[in-house]
Formats: sequence, C-alpha cells, structure tokens
Amino acid sequence: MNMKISKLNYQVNSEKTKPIEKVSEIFKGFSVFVNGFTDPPALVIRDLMIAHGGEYHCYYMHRKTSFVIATSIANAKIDRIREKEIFIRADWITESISAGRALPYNQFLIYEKGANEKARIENFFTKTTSSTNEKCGSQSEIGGFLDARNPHFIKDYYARSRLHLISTLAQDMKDFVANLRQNSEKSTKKMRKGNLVFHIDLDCFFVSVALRTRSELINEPVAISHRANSGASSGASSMSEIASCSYPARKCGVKNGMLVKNALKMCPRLVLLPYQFDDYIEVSKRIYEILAGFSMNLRAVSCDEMYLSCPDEKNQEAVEFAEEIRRIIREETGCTASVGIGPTSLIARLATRHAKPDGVHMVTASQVSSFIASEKIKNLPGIGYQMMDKLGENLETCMELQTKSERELAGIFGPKQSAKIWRQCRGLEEDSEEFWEVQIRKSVSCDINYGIRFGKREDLNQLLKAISEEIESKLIQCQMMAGSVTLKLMIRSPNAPIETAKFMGHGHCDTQTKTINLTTSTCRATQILQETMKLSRIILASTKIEDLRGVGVTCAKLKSRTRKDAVEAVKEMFKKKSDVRNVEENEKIEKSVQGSFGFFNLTVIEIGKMERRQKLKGLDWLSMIKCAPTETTVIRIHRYFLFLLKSGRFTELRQQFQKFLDYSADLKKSHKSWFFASNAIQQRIKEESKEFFGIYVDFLTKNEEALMREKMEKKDEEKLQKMKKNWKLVEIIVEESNTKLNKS
DNA sequence: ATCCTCCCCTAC
DNA sequence: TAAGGTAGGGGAGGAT
Ligand SMILES: Nc1ccn([C@H]2C[C@H](O)[C@@H](COP(=O)(O)OP(=O)(O)OP(=O)(O)O)O2)c(=O)n1
Ligand SMILES: [Mg+2]
Repeated sequence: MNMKISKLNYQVNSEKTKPIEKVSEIFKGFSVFVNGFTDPPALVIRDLMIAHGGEYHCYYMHRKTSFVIATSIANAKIDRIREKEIFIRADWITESISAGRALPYNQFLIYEKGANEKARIENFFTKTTSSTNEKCGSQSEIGGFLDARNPHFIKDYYARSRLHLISTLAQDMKDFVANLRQNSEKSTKKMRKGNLVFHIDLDCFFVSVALRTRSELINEPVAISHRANSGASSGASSMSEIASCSYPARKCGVKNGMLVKNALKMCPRLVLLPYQFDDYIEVSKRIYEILAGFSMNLRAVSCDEMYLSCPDEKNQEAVEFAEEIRRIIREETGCTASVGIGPTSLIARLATRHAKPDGVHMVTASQVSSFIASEKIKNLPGIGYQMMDKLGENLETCMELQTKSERELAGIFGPKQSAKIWRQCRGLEEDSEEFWEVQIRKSVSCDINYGIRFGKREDLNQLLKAISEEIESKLIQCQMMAGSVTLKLMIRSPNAPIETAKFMGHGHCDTQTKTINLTTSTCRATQILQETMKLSRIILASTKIEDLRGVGVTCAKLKSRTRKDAVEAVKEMFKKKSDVRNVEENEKIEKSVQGSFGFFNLTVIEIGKMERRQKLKGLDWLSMIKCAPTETTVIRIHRYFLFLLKSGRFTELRQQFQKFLDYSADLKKSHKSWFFASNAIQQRIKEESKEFFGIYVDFLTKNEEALMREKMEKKDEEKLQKMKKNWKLVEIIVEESNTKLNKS
C-alpha cells in the first residue's frame, strides 16, 4: 500500500524533479540533514549532495544521517543533543566541492556532543569559581540544594524537572515537524476530507523506558518519581509526584501526577524507579524520526504523542498500518505504543484510550455516534476537573451530556467553550485547517515556582536576571523578537501556612500578572530584565518579599526575525510617543544592572570628527552588510545614521533605517550577524537621539518632527555647524560573544 | 462590537 | 525534604 512505499522515506534522493547529474562521488557515504536556514539553502544543498554522490535526508535519522547542516546552534537546545549528533556549517559542502574531496568536518564543526564538552566544562568551571567568589556562597547553598538566589539555580533545577523536560521536548518535536515540511519542498497537500487520523501515544512513557532494563517488573505496579532510590520504605510520607505509572499500578487507582505517599496508600507494593531523562530524549526523537518515515502530515502533541493523517484506506489496511508503526517503534525503542484511528483527531484520540495498553483501536465514520455516546465526558480533551465541576449534577457520559442544549451550556460556559463541548459530545467536531498546519509559537516563557524563598528585593532581581537570560536564549533559538513582556508572581495566600506541605513548594497562592508592551520589540535579556524589574515593583508594592513563591516571565507579540513582519516592528518604532516620565526611571534601572550580559561584547571607543556630508551621503551599506560586521563597517553605518539624525534629515533617516533593519533581518540580504549588530545600532541611535534632543527620536510624531526640524534649521544652525566639526562620538562596536555563537 | 489586560484552565 | 514547566485557549470586565 501507499504508506509502505512512501515509508522508504522522503529522502528525495532520486526521482521527482529533474534527475540530477552526477558530477562526482566525493560525498559517497555521507548524508546530511539541513536544520533551519542555511547558505546555500536546503534545496541547493540537496542538489549538491546528490550531484556529488551523497545523500540528502529530509529529516534527521540518528546514527544514519552523518551531519546536521546549520548556521548556528542555540544554547537553549544544547542540553538535548544526543551522542553522534554532529552539527556543521554549510561551507563544509561548498569547500569540499572546491577542494574536490570531502574535507574533514572538524574545521566546520558547530557542535558535537563530547567534542565541545571539554571546552564547555572548562568554561563552566571558570565561570563558577569566579562568580562564587563574588557573592553567593554561604546562604544560597544548603546541603547541595541550590536555592533560587544562586545564579546557577535554574540550570540545576531544570536538570531535575520532568515538567521542564517534557515541555521543551514537545517544543523540539514541533520544530522537528515544521522542519520536515520546510525541507521537503512539496508543501503540504491540502487535507482532504475523508482522511484517516491516527493518534499515536506511548504507553506509560517513562515507565516503559525504565522497564526496558527491568523486565521482571513488567506485570508489577511501577511508578517513576524522584524519591525512588532513597531508603526502602521511606516513601510513605513522600510529597514527590509520580510522573508516570504502569498499567498494573493504575488498576489500584494510581495516576500520573499523584503524590507518592498517596499512591503508596492505594498500592503499597508499588515499585518506584528513578527518572532516565536522557533516554526519554532519545526515545522521543526516535519515534518522531520513525513516524516521519511514514508521513509528513504529522502534528506533534508532546514528547510521546502525535497525530498522523493519511488518505483513507480500507479499514483492514489502516489497522495493519498501525500495527506496522507499533512494531517498528517497539523494535527500535523497546517501548510500546498504542494507536487510535478515527475520522477526526477527536475520535482518534478517544480511540487510543481503548487501544491502551499496547494495542490498536479503530472507530469508523459510521461507528462514531455510538462510540462517542458511551465515552466519559471527562475524557473529552479540554474538559478538566473545573469544567466537570461546573457541569455539576451527575453527568458521566457524552450521551448524558447530549441532553443539554447549546443554550444551557452557554449559561455555564462561555460561547466558544459551549459550542465546542456541544459538538464534541456528539462527535461532530471537525479538525480545523490549521490543525495540520505548521504550529507557530505565540509566546516564550520561563516559570520558576519551586524553591522560591526570598529575603531581599535583590534576591528577586538576581532570579529575574537569570530568567531574562533564559528567555533571551529561547527567543534566539526560535528566531523571534518579543513585543510584550508579562511578569507573573505567585504570592502566598493570606491564609496559607508559611511552611508549605511540599518542601520548598509554592503551596496555596494567589497569582498576579502585569504586562508591558514594548515600543520596539526585543530579544535581549537586558531589556527584558529592565521591564520585569519595573513590573515587579508595581506588583510587589503592597506585598512582603518573603511571601513570594513563584516567578514567571512570558514574552508574547512575537515577530519572526526572518519574516517580513519584522518590517512592521520597524515601522511601529517611528510612530509611538515617548512616555517622558519613564525615561529617567529607565535609566536608573539600566544603571543598576549594567554590564554582565554575555550576548554582546560592548567595546567603547572614540572616533574622530564627523566626516563631510558628501562622503557619507551615499554610504553603500547595502553591500557592507553582505559580509560579517566588522568594527569598521559597524562604525561607518552607525555614523551614517547618526549624521542623518543630527542634520535633521528625519525622513531620509526613517526610510533608510527601516530598510537597514529590514535587510539586516533578512538572511538573503545580509550576513546573519547583522541582525544583532543592527539591533545594537538601533539602541545606540535611540540613546544618542535622547542625548542630543532630549527626546527619543523614534518616538517623534510628525508634528514634533517638523518642530524639531525648524529648530534645527533656523535657531541652531550655527551651533550645529560648529558642533559638526568637533563631534567626538562614543561608539559601540558589536561583536557576538563566543559563548553564544560558534567558534570559527 | 471589538480589543486589551489579568486572570483561570487544560494538557503533556 | 524536592525539583509544581510551558504553551495555548478562553472568559470577565473595562476601555475604545
Ligand atoms: N502529570 C504528568 C503527566 C505526564 N508526565 C510525563 C510522564 C509520562 O510518561 C509522559 C507522557 O504522558 P501521558 O499522558 O502520555 O501518560 P503516559 O505515557 O505515562 O501513560 P499513557 O499514555 O499510557 O496513558 O509525560 C508527567 O511527568 N506528569
Ligand atoms: Mg503516553
């Protein structure tokens, strides 16, 4: 059947488009996968590889694909890279071709697990020792437990947080699916109605992984938790959560997310096993690679769960196909998966519950209405405990829910929810078009709601700094700029005890959030920190810092740096009015947190007099930005815009600067580093404009601009001329710090 | 009406 | 001791 044929993956190595002429065999035995935007782009790389005897993979196959071709690798992702996953730059291909042989990859290396490890470890130690000496030491480390005042708290915490792991893995898998589409040239075929939807979900994921090496426990109640390897029967009072429990354990009523102590009450012989984070990463990536071999019409849900859509086959074949998927997953990962099949994602997903554990369940279109009728309402996706509560009464099954009219539901829930539920409980819910489209991130966040016990405002600032840096790293990873910053604080409820039930937990809290919209979007930690500090002072004005239990920062209104909407950001920049009251405050905050951010290495230098007008008039920055920014090019471009600014040529400045930012964000028109360089120049110009005019020039309205021009031209003409001769400018040279980018 | 902010809820 | 993250949908109520 079609599926099985297409299973021989989408390597696109032969057939399809015009056959590619073999020119050489230098890449024989090498295969590459392209991650993100590269120069040359993915499709060119494909042709080059094939023309020179290599292979091009549309998705990464661990231990099969020789190299991942990329421009850079985000810090935020490094922790989840596997052994043998080798990232190199695209010029390995072009240079090898010029050299007429496959060059050793190490000169083109971006990242390889193990290879860079040593350097990273050294780096870590120098950092650790120097900063430990600085400040933190005694108070923030108690018996090996880093509390949130320690600058390494987040890393340490993330290393043990299962929820952080599954969240980030899910995001990685969404990226993987998005990449898959981008790399396979043929954009997704329109989802015809009548397609079959497969829902694939690993059975008790974490437990399955553990049981690969503990097969004697296969029929025993088993659960995964942190408390697993401490003293034998000590779990009786453990407040640890169970991440996943086996099906025998579920028979006793144990559930994922339950406290160990409660689970042990229900099931005293429950066997607790420890986490195996690295293995979850490995298995999760593997199942996505496997499924990518069957179809590109995937939707990633989480690290162990996804949807696949394919043309309707005869029922028998659909089940066979599902069994085939399950067999391969079992053979290659040692974990069992279950598959639900239905005409829509809703039905497929509900079917999976019947399939579990280790099975397949299919619901045909004609069976839908009788199938859904006996489903539990609680199992409908989106209906949790609160909604069940609101429904009240003793409603259990969808059949019972069907007796409620949409109007009745609308009295309990909002308009959207009620419409959705009404359709869901009848099995009528269709999948929207977007369901199968590439999922675009709408926000980036970092929350720490554990281990927060502060005594000073400064403690919070320290954490906010770490969070801001984490967010910067994530924004860079997904190549986005943030247009808004939201701070969320969890504060101990007045009646809640000061000592929480769970050690260092947050206990019962009230949450407060506050949002700021940025006048120009950003990806920089310094600015995010500045905003969150401001917000925190507003929220905490009436609260004791000791009652703080959780801190979260969300960035939204994201703009893609590679898309044209970056232009929008720039246009906005020149429209908004200045909030004069904030200027001073901003500065104060900025002073207090100056320096210490690794991303930009800012060097202050002095340059000589302003050059003459003619010379600068036609500055050819268009060609300058084709190469990596250097001291000279950054200075010259900055000086050019400054000149326009100071000579009052605002219109020209606007046009040119917009174009500059636009081009700098466009990888086709500029070297990638100009994205950052242009940002720094933008910041700089902003500051200088304030210095010079007493107002941010990018906040000028039309009227203000006219006034300003008048002032410039008439009253201050002479003064200006004089100044022009003697300007000494303090400039900033931007250089990307090598902690963030690849070594060359 | 429609938008925005500050929540709450859900899912893994 | 314990590692309670993260992204998306949506509703209430006020502003526009
Ligand atoms: N409260 C939770 C829920 C889930 N997970 C983790 C552990 C699970 O193994 C994994 C997948 O979640 P699932 O909901 O798919 O649950 P399982 O895979 O454990 O069981 P099953 O899918 O068979 O119901 O996510 C977690 O840590 N904490
Ligand atoms: Mg599962």
